[in-house]
Amino acid sequence: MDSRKPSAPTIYDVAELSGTSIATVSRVLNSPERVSQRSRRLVMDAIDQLGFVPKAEARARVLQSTGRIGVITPFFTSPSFTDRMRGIAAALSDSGYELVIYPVDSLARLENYFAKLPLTGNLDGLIVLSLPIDESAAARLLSNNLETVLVEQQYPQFSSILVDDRAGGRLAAQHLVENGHRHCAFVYFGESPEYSIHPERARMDGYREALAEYGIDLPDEYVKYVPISRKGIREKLHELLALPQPPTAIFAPSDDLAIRVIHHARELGFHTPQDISVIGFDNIDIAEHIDLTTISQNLVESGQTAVELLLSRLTDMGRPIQQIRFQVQLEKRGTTRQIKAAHS
Amino acid sequence: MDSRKPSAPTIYDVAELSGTSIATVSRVLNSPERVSQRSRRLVMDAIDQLGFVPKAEARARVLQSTGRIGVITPFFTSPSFTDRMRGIAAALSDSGYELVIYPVDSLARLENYFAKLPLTGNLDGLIVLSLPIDESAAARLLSNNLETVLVEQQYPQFSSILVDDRAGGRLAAQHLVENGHRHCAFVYFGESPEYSIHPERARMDGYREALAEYGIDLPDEYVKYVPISRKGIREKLHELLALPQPPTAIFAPSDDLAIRVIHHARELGFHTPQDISVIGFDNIDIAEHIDLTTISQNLVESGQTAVELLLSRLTDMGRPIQQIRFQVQLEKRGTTRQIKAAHS
DNA sequence: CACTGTTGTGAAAGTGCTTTCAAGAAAACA
DNA sequence: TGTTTTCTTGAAAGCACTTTCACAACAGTG
Repeated sequence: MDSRKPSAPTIYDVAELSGTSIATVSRVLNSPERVSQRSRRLVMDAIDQLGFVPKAEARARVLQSTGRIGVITPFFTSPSFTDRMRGIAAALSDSGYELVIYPVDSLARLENYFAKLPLTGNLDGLIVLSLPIDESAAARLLSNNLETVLVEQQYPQFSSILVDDRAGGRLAAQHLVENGHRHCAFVYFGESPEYSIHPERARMDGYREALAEYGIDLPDEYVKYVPISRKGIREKLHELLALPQPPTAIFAPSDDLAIRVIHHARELGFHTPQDISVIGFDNIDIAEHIDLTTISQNLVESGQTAVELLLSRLTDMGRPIQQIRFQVQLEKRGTTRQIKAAHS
Repeated sequence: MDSRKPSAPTIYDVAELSGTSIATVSRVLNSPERVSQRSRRLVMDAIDQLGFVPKAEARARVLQSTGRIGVITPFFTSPSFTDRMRGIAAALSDSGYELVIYPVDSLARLENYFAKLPLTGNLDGLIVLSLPIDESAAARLLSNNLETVLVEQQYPQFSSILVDDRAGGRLAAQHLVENGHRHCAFVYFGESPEYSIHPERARMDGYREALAEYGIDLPDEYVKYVPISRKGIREKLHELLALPQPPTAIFAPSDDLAIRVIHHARELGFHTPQDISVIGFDNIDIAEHIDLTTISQNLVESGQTAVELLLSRLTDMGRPIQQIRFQVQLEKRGTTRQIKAAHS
């Protein structure tokens, strides 16, 4: 009889081969202590012989749990998402949960996810990374009991991980001023998509606020938005550096941008840190390797924490929801330097 | 009666409300043309009213298809994986398939995935990124009909995307030599994990080969492996640059590494490209922004192609498997420059 | 007006597993 | 040895759908 079943063995095959029932097989798999030594051995042998593995789908339906958690994230566009994702993946690795990614590249896509995901029931939990959630989405998540953790976003009924963007902006300003800078600019990506969250706003506010406390103004001509494309940034930087009184330092609210600023400034003849100091935000992986001074927001850890928050609620529904605010800290490295204060 | 069902509505609820049977509801969803105008309207109204969405799990089991494709990838450690992932995510976005990620951080994890994934049946297809696949894994994938595409790896019965690493190494060498360099070094990460694939080997071979064709030797002291950690790289670079005849150019088989090399060389007093030319490999996203000369391996496109290969086989099992070899090309940018040939 | 050909439909089987239930076997007790 | 308690175990009932099958209803022919 060499008519092998082409498809994977089922619990029925195991039951038959072991001479027991499917109930016993299921028990061996899920609560072995409730099965006699003998049956257990019989079943295990059959399982090994057949190479049986329970089908996840079938299991999921009965158990009302899929063993899968989803992450809705802006399309991998910025390295900071990757870093956060690393934290998430790491935390999930040993939990037995699978990681499903829903990349968002438009508002329509985001809304579609929010509309469908809670209902299709193939997720045990959801993490929403740096994307806005509106009332109807929240209502749907809630009414379908899809446990959710928000990152960089707050909503009353959900746990969330928040970043102290304003404090980060303040730190940047303080660092610069304490190093003698009096002419501090701010440069940001102006085209970030409508559907995503805009932390640069708060980062700038903190920056401006702290500068003000030192009696330093952040004039309009020191605030430049740059297009994501390669061309535009150069022009904007040129505008900035060609001012009668060019800034001696630039705060870019993301490392990604800071790296470009440094590069293009150099092409314009402004070397970092000799001619201009640059400080970024995020402390992405590569920042250390290129010695970029930045504000660390503990990306990896925040991803891990998001997962922990989610899992704790999943295993123990009684847990209260939490808002965790991550502190930011200055990573002083080589792209900022002390200058002698020009005046004051 | 305000006892609302707390859980999501099922097809039975829709059938009841619409006064039809579950079979009709199912048909409206899956082959609407086979249902009369009238029934369709009835059912649709009920669906809208209840906010019904079919449970994916239940559907999956009956349909023998999960709508999910998995990607086994080395833990997001190198930016090149992220870029490739972007291509994958983009290609998948409009296909209706979900993207499940299986990050690998040890050999044990990899083996575990290969052992379980084909069997749990919750994947329609699999993409294996830059990870080695052994015979037993291949056999299991094959016998369980899990359609698989390999990237940076080859195996007779699977489609695969290959990168011409050797040609890339050759290109790097040619570019350097044509710009007058006669003293060309090679620096690589020495600690890359056992479980992953090592394309730097082929990149070096191509490099050496092309150099040889110009009559240039790649002596042992010009080949340095550097540890991933920050400290070590500096030492190794120092060894290299302190040689009686230091190299005038360095080929680093990944952009990630090239960036570090540039940074640390600068700290050692060697500026790029004035004092030393550096060429990377991969053409990761950020390479353009920091003006890194590199060998492009079309990461994003290769990810897309992998998905296309997979989907085409999924929709039409008759399609033959394919090995697609991606061409590499030189991206000439600012970290390499022409020097006057010292001799010859 | 009887007869075949379409459509539209519900009943029911199947999907692979978990879990409840009740009964039979074994162990523990009197 | 008779009775109670504790283990084990298989039968069967879900879980939420898709799909086959066969029957009804209707239109279209001769």
